Amino acid sequence: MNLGEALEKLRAGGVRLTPQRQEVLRVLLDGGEHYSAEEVWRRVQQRYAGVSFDTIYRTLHMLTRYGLASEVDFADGCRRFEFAGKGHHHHLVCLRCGRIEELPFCLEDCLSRVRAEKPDFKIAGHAFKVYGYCRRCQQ
Amino acid sequence: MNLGEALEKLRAGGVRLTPQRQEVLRVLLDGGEHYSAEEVWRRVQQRYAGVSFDTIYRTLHMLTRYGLASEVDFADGCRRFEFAGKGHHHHLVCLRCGRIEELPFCLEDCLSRVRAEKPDFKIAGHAFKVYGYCRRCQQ
DNA sequence: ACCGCATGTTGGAATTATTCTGATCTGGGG
DNA sequence: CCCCAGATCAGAATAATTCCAACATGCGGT
Repeated sequence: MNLGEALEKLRAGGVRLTPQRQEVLRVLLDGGEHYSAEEVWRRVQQRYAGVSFDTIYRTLHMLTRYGLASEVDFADGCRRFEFAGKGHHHHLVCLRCGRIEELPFCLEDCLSRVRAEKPDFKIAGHAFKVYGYCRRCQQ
Repeated sequence: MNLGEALEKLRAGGVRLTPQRQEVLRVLLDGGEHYSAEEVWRRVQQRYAGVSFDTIYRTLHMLTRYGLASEVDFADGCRRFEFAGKGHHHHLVCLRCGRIEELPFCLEDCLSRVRAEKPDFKIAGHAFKVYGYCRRCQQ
């Protein structure tokens, strides 16, 4: 998904396309990383100096509701967000430097076992995280 | 693992067995749930009224370092802890009522694929969470 | 059984992430 | 171009977690 498609999705939802919101989207798209709300704020401020922290928070949550951003939790003290248009994937987290790599595939087969053993639970989503040490931190 | 074995492990590590610490361990063991620091605090206070919040935090982290507790993150605004002696497992999280069920098995086979595709990453641990709706919340 | 002291505990205050509030502003439909 | 529901803003409130410095105590050694 690209910026234009994302904006279209918001327009279709009847959401106002303010410059602040467009800039938040652009930051997530261009950055390609897992930014905290504060990191997004700093980047948006480079173009719109007066933007408030609260606006960033509300925008990030709004984008999450519309499926354009997703919240990823790396237990490092703050929530992080990524653009959701890259498709479903999982994460490798380095316990030393904190760097995050992406696992470009999903472990679908794992879920079928869950479905078989817990038929009463209606699965809506899942997260898989692998902790360890990246090559650079192994010595 | 039981309380005695856990205490032995701490003694072996040269850690003082204060009544507060023992009570934190007992709460985690008896409760069998996923308590937040505050919930642990309330329970410990029933026996040791003067115990401070900070002591609970430090104790929980110390227990985590010794492998007796583990920190589980359910993105509900606070960290939760469980006794680590029940063996490795994963979680089903209900998005409506917040109830947590345990998946009593591990998806070991998933990790072998990760090893194959990311041989440079030294795996130390992993977490698998499935979000959805428990039977009671499906209508 | 007792001492000494390294380690643990405490209350209160500081820090950090997140959310709320009420006044003010504005995107975009008509 | 006007209007107003919905968005933004600054600043304050809330909540989780951590820091601090004075005081207390578990426990190894006597």
